[in-house]
Amino acid sequence: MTVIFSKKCEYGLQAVLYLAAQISREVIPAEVIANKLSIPKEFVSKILQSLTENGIVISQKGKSGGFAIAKDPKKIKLIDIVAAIDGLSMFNNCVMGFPNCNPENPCPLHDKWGELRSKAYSMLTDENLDNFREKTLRKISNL
Amino acid sequence: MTVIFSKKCEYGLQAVLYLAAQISREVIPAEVIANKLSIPKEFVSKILQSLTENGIVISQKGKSGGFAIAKDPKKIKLIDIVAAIDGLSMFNNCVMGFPNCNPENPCPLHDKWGELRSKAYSMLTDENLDNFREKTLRKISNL
DNA sequence: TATAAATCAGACCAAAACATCCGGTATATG
DNA sequence: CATATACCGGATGTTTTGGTCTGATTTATA
Ligand code: FES
Ligand code: FES
Repeated sequence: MTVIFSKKCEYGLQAVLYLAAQISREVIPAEVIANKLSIPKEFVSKILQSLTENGIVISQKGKSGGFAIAKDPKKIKLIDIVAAIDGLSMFNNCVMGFPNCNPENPCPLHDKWGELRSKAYSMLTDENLDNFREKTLRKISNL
Repeated sequence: MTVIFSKKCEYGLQAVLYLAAQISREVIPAEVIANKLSIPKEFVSKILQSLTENGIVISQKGKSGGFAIAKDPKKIKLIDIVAAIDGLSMFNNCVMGFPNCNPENPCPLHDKWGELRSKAYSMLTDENLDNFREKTLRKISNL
């Protein structure tokens, strides 16, 4: 049922978006995040743990611990999260699975797909997480 | 490693494209198709079997049997194969996995993604398999 | 008519994706 | 200092996807 990203990546995007939309930078426990987003708590916890290694989120252990965004949301883009979780191979491979996707050896969809994937790439790089605050809150609020 | 379609769907697209590119309508055994495309023989065989049920390919059993395109390639579009194998849910769901993807309840990427997915849909519907013959043969020849 | 070569159905196996659990450790707070 | 609560690492379990195998049946052709 996933569209183009793995579930791990989808949840990661949602969770980071949620953290970046907070006004305060106080840490939020995985359980709260999971409840707000209606996604599995243990799973999102693991995903956020892995994202601490990429410097996207920070964690605080112990009582009243949790996760928070690691730096100014203006400095984070969606592509950073995708790169950290799913990697960027989808932006290099043939949409029909043929090997060796490049302009010298195009499949019938190569040109059209090339345009689309570069627009998809732009979609993930043009704006930073700060630009998404309002829309994120609105989406999550009536979830 | 898959981009947007499952492996099953990727192989299905490749195989049908290959069959549609043939000049003659004589059946070709799964093994030959698999060798040409360098994909697993048993797997592509299963996939083509399932596509016979959708009227996209026909099969002939017994000695010198195999698979062939079922109707005029002008009448088949890539979307038909995608619909038969992966279904069309990717054209209705949120790119970030949020529930309830619609204009009244958009996530931060909804508008941009909406445009992209409708272009992706066009990519699969605008042209028919006859339009792809040459390019398919060229791609497969230097595989 | 015998045989070889193919699809077909369904069981089976393997790997990856998705998800949970547990025991350890850190730490805020009383 | 004790305790409750949270991350963390790693093992484990479950489900889906990817892929193979076997035996039955079909059928062109020698
Ligand atoms: S070869 Fe198919 S998209 Fe590039
Ligand atoms: S709600 Fe996210 S793409 Fe529509």
